[in-house]
Amino acid sequence: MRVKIADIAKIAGLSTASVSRILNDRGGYSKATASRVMQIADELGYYKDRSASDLASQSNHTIGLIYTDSETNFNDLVIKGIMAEATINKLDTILMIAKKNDPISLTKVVRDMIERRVFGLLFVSIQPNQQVIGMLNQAGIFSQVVGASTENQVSYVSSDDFQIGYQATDYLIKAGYQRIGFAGADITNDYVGQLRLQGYRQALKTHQMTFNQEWSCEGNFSYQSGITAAKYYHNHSTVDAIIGASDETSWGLLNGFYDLGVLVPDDIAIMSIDGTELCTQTRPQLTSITQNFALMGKTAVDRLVNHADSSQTTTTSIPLKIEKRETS
Amino acid sequence: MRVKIADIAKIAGLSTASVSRILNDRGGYSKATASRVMQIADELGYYKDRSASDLASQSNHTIGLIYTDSETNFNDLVIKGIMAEATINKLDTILMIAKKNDPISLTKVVRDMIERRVFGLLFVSIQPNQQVIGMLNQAGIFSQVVGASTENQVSYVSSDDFQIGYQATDYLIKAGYQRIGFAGADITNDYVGQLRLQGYRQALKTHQMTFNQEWSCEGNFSYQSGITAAKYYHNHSTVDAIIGASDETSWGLLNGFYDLGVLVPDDIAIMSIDGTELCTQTRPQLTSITQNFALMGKTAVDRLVNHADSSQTTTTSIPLKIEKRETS
DNA sequence: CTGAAAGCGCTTACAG
DNA sequence: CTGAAAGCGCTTACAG
Repeated sequence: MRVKIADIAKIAGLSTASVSRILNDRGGYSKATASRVMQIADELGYYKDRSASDLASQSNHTIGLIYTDSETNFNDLVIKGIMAEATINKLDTILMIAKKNDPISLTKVVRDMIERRVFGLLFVSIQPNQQVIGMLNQAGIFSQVVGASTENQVSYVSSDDFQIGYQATDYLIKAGYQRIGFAGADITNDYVGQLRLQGYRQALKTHQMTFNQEWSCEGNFSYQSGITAAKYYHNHSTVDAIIGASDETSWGLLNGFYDLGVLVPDDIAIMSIDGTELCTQTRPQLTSITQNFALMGKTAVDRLVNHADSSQTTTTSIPLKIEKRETS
Repeated sequence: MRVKIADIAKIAGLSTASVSRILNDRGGYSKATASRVMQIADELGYYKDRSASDLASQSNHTIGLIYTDSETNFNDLVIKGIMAEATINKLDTILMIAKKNDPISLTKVVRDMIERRVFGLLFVSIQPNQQVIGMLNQAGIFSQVVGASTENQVSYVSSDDFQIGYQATDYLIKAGYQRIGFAGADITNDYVGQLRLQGYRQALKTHQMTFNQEWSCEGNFSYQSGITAAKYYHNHSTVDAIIGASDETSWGLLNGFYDLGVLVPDDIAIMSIDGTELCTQTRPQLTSITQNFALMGKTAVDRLVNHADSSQTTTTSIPLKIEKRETS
């Protein structure tokens, strides 16, 4: 039998109520009995039963985190930011993984989180669909997307994805490049990809350049998309610089060009989107427009803790910066 | 108010007992009432309260997974393997992260898992210390280390780490290399590093080679360890091949040598340990001794499900294979 | 096929 | 400073 409060109470000659108060530091008891109780709990190897205590207190201090085994690698940074801030706020975190592009898996995971009555829910690099958003609203659980803009009716904290496209392009143009490719983003299905493309095209327009359809090469933000795009540009296009949709994609571009004997940045420049550590681990190192993922995580938790009205949906933009390295 | 079983029962004109049975598919009721109840539950947006049901049924079907923001990147594969097999066994999974080399953080996380009364606990790329093992035994929670050998009193499923060192070395010797380095492993603190070093030295001995202290360059399995090691070998040693302690380390070696103008594999060969996708993403691609991480995850879950006696500690070795690519 | 009742291990007004 | 008692939302023998 696992030891429970009643066991401690019996030994200490107290009521379970008192033991509970002491164990939870609720105050209103003598130091002496408190330390005696603590010691007994220790000797017996007592561990609170969370199910029982959550149920009795009708409260929950854990925040749920859903992410996906995605093609990009920034998850870790966001998650670290979230966990650090959660700890500060005395919240626990449980993570669950939903399979990419698998609504059934997502629904299952969200249902699980609802059943656990989490205090709040964070989606990292995965977009909740309308069904899931409906479930969450009905269950009264405040949720947020972190690390990506979204067009759905959920709060989110992310970079300004339009600005990412715009600033990356603007930077390359000002550096003297004339024909700028945009590679590896999912434009047909992904809102983030669409926003970045819009930013990219707007920057072109601002600088009196006309967009050429051949400059764009779609993908899914993956390393493989970069490999594929490198071949594409080698055969079909004449860009002198390319914006990679993610660090992974840019890495793929780099290796793809290497395999084809194309020199970066001499033959062609690359500008990466994300700016994770990966950018310093490639040769040459990737110039990037860098997102502050840790801050996104922190901000998301803060909003969760302070959200006054869960029915309001909020959006927050986290600042960007450009880091020049060796590929442009 | 969240909707509960009582609400459904009232509307359906049934007892909560019956509703519970229907919702949990326990049998013993008419199809007709069942579907009526299901529909009501649906309309009301009912979600089971896990705390209540776990408490009442004195059971738990979730397995806990503790991992760490580590230097190596195979976690994902192990975790995927675990989750796939967990799903098959109708188990849920919750993940939590413990900070690397931070016993306080580990204790906190393990305590949390115990409080949640998980069905079993898996440690991925993190070693539980004696204190934590004691806690778990006391709480009666069966736990396992997956992905690493351990000298502590816990069950584990991993590759045979001695064999990893042995086979990697043996392979290089048979390929004609004479002076073989061993780089990036943590030998002073890490049991896995020690085992692999032993295997390496044994292979040397078997082939009548005498180990030279200068051939070994310690690290912590990280990318940075590889960078550092490359400089070390460049200055102090004359090896013609190096075993990298992890894919990350081997990548660091590759880039470190690149920065120094040393050619791989012409000047020096590299053999990586792990064999994750990273090996195909470097230029040149990394030859590796490859671990089957997904199988480790699967096996760990199976052992959890079938463990007859939680007081017995078991160890399981997962097969290895060598994959020749371009660095040796 | 269905219900009344006890119980899971805790917490929390309330009363003293 | 402490206890008796009710209750959190479920599940499960037991009886019918």
